[in-house]
Parts: sequence; C-alpha cells; structure tokens
Amino acid sequence: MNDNAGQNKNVTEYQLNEFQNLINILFQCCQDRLQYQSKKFNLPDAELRCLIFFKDEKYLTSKNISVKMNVGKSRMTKIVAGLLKKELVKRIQDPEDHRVSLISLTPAGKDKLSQIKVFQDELHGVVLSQVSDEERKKLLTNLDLLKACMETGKEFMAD
Amino acid sequence: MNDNAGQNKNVTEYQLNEFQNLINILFQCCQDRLQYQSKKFNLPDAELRCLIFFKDEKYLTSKNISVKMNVGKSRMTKIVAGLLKKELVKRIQDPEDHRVSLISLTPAGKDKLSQIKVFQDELHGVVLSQVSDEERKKLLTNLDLLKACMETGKEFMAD
DNA sequence: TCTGTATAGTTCATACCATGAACGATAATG
DNA sequence: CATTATCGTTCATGGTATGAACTATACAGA
Repeated sequence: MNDNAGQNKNVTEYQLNEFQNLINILFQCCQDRLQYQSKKFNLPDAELRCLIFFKDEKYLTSKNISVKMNVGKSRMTKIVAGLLKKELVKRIQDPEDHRVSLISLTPAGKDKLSQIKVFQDELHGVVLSQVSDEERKKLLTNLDLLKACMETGKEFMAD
Repeated sequence: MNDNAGQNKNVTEYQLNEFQNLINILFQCCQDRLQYQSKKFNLPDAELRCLIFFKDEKYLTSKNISVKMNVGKSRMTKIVAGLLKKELVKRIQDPEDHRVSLISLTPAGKDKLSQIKVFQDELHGVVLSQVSDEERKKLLTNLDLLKACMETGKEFMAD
C-alpha cells in the first residue's frame, strides 16, 4: 500500500475537482442558511447557536457553553451579554459556587428556541423530502462515510 | 402528492436528526480547514480565497472579484489592500478605462497560490483516498444529489 | 489557619469579516 | 454639454474571535 508516493492513489483529477467544487457549494449553502436564519430571527449567529444548546439542558454555565461552542471565555461573555440584553436568557448565581452563574432560558427565550427548531426541522425536511426514502438512506450513509473520511483528513492537518 | 400537509412526507425523525447532525459536523470540518490553511499560509481567509481566483485569470478587477466572492465593493477594497501590502498582487491602471485598475499576481503571489493549490489537492486527495474508487463515485453522485436538494431548499428561504 | 494554586468570569486591545451610505473621478449616452 | 451610470475609496457600524491581565472565589495541603 501507498506505493505511489505523492500521487493520491487512484483519485482522478476529475474526482478531485468535482469533490472540491461540491464541497465548496455545500459549504456555501450552509453559510447562506446561517445568515438567513440569523436575519429571520433577528439574532447574531453566535447568540442563536448558543440558544440551541438549551434544547437539552435547563441550566448551563458560561464556561460550559464556551466549550460546546469552541470559543474563548471572553467571547462567551459577550454572547451571553447579548442574550441577556434581549432578555432571552437569565442568570442566577450558583449557590454552591459563587464563581459561576447558571444561565437558563426566559419564557421569551424558550419561545425563540422553539421557533428556531421548527424552522430548522422544516427546512431540512424540505431538503430531504426531495428524494425517495431509498435514496435518502443512501445519502445519509454516504454523508456518514464522508464524515469519516474528513475525520481522517484532520490528521493531515496536524501541523 | 403533498397530502400530509405540515408533515415532511416520509422523512423520519431519525433521518432528520441524523441529517442535521452530519451537516453540522461536515460544516465544522470545512471551517476548520479554512482556519487551518489561513494560519498555515499566514493569510486572512478572505485574502486567501481572493488569491485563488487568479488560478484561471491573469487580470481581475476589484469589482470582478467582489462579484465572485459575493462581498461588497468596500470590503473588496480592504482585501486587495491587504494583498497589496503583502506584495502578493500588483495593480495597474486599465489604459482603456481610468476608473478601473487591473489586479494581477506578483511572482510571490503566484508562488503562494501554487502552494495553496498543492495543499488543497493533497488534503482532498487524502480525504477521497480513504475509500475505494467504487465508493468514491457513489459519494460524488450523492453529494451532487445533495447539492440539488439544497438548491431546492433555497426556495424555502425566500422570505 | 494560612498559603499557594486552580477556576469562573470580566475587561480591554487587537484583528478579521462584512455592510451600507456618501463621495470623487471617470466613462458613456443622449 | 449635461445627465446618468460605474469604479473604487472612505467612514461608521456591528458581528466574530483571540489572548492577556485582572478579580473573586474555591480548594487542597503544609
């Protein structure tokens, strides 16, 4: 194996171009969606994404979310500040540790979140319903495969 | 058709979740790549992407690139300024129209561009070479299908 | 108990991404 | 020639993100 050093084994020039092209388009679609929903819900994207983590959890700490969102804590301060100002979340002090504050959704926040969820489900439902159930299964399988491929690609980016 | 109003025809809850999950992961992978190559080539992402358009064209105008990149012209001014300062591109006045300036790569810019291309080809080559040629073809077909699905999804976002 | 040491969170400086309005200069058209 | 359109710059604004410095609290060990 790997006896053709430098050349990507078997991958044709055509496949490479096609792949790069498709990935770029797909990526752009995702970005367009983020921008659209950000405008639709009148919420900066980071704040919107933050809200979504409350789908599963009632209380989250700032640190907590910053890990999930993969941003620094200083950034997190600002995101939470934005949500507080819009009164979509509220915060209380953790009675067991005065360093941390527990963040949770206000009723308005819950409402917003459910609207977002409906939008996303509907949109992705529309996208998936373009094809038959048969093809859908194949599509998901292939996306899963692609995920694995890309995961491996990350090792290539280990500087 | 469409006799189950509201409900996305046939799309199961499981498929919906799986799809959203996969898309998010894939999107994140793409973002990670952009960030990595931006760091690797010591170039802001926008400037790097700008450079790539010179793969096919020798001369481009500011307006020209701004359309390709889908950004406003004021933004373009700044991106080009960054590349000029780094001496990766140079500009000359269009002799036929004094309003426009023609932008082209310097030798350093050509060099940078070719390095970027090599990196991207290698990375995507690695990703694709994870699977057999057979699967690769299926994968590309499915990505193309997904592209079409998403294109249709855009109509859903016609506010 | 006192003393590091670790952690949560804020503030500030910096840099990048992107838009939109206002503006000067230069075509192009009538 | 005057009007209109286009190219590009500048400026104000706001969103995304990092990293360093700092405060306050918690905790573990001498």
